[in-house]
Amino acid sequence: MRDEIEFLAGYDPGSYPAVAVTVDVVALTVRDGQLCVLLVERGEQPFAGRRALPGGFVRDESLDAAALRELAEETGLRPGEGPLARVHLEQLQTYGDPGRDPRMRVFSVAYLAFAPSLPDPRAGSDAANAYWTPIERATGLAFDHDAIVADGLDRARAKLEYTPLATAFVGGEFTISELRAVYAAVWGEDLHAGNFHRKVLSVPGFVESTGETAARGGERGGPKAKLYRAGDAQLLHPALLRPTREDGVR
Amino acid sequence: MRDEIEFLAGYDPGSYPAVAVTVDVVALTVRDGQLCVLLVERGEQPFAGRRALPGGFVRDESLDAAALRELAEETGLRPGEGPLARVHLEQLQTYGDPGRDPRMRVFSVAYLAFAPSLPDPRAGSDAANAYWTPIERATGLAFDHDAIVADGLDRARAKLEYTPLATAFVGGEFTISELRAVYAAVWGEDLHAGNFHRKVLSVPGFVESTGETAARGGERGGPKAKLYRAGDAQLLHPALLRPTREDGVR
DNA sequence: TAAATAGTGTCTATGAGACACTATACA
DNA sequence: TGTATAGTGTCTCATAGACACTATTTA
Repeated sequence: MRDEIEFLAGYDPGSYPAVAVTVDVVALTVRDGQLCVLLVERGEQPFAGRRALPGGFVRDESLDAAALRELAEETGLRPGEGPLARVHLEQLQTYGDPGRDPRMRVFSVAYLAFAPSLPDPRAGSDAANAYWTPIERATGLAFDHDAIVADGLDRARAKLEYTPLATAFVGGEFTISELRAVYAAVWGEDLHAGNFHRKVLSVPGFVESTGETAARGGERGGPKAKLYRAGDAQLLHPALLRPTREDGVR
Repeated sequence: MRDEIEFLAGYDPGSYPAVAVTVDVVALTVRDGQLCVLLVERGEQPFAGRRALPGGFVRDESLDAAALRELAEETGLRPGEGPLARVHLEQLQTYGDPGRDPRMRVFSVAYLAFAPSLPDPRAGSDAANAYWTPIERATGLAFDHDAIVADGLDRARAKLEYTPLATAFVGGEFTISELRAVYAAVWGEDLHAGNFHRKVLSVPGFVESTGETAARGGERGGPKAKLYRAGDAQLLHPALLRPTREDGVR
């Protein structure tokens, strides 16, 4: 902050170019085996009619609080309650290139959210123009939001490897198969059922048994699966590494 | 950006509380086997006389460019040339809690830099109040900079595991021992020389041989080591995992 | 000559992944 | 009754780490 001298001496609210700070949220969920992202339709210029990430200006609140507030507004749910109580929110990155917003200098602090399958926001009134979109169809977004979604997807894929955050995509109780479906949806590739099962149970603190069993078996047959809930691990050790990433990534 | 309607309708430069965006850089280097961070001494209130991270207001430039500019100014070096040509810069996180700066709302985009051992900035004129400090003595900093340094250290430690960025701390040509010294300094623990040696050479693209041999052996004896330069890998596979982290980190 | 270091050899324990197999439940 | 799934057993290969050892260089 070595520019403070000049800053304090010459400060005048009108003399500096106005800057704004927003949060934009890359909210991910898995619906019907597909990884989906929450998008809103823009009504105003610029980019009117285009889809964009939900977001808005930061008020007198922390950045984390602003992200949670925006997510709650766009899903029509109440922060900290019900489905949103299990949401994982983390800061992704800040985007601030000059010209990324044609009106003025806007810095956007992007957040990444992992949510269990939420009710469709169309049902709500305030969030009527928000909806879940399969991530591969989330292209052509307003501003630089295509790049933000891509960065969020990269982060999400990596985080599933070494953290237990896949459990944030499922309900409070889940089967190993449901957890495997999350990995398959986020990574975009199937995993070997038997090896995945053994692996998940072998990682200390990843999941813990509830002692219960699912009420029904699989939709097309198969035994009733045991139920688990998230364990107390913050990191997976050893990690679940993605199978088909190119070695070395040159 | 759903608040744009109200934003555009009611916008008046003076009517909104002023916000500012700065970059602060956690610049790390290894000097004499110690991990050091670049700090500056503040001359102005608030926190006058306290140490802080180098940083300043973002101008009409990208965030990355602002971080590189600040780093160049505080080290007295020219961006993109000489020692700074090998610096690795990446965005760390953005800090924006209300009240983190007592004067106004300031959002700070923190950056993390890995630099080879640089000349002491005291020598320069413009950067006379900047100096490298062993990271364990970098406490009691201004603002929330203690927390930023801690977050940067966590990130740096993790990045050495799965990226070849340790090579950003050494010169263009280096021995395996020098690379091991970087790991030891950043992780704060010694590594087994023989196993480290074999491991580094076994990871595809981590380092490549120059064919040359160091001019001298070790300071206290030992054969002349072969020289290597950074390879073309972007990720280490398999990764070099830290030995003594607690399993699971509950 | 003593001590420290570069680099290699070898052994063991662990984990990833392939494959096979059973038991169970749904249509 | 056929088929899909839950969960387990087993084998192989790659890797981490412990330990030992030789060769080389400096003080």
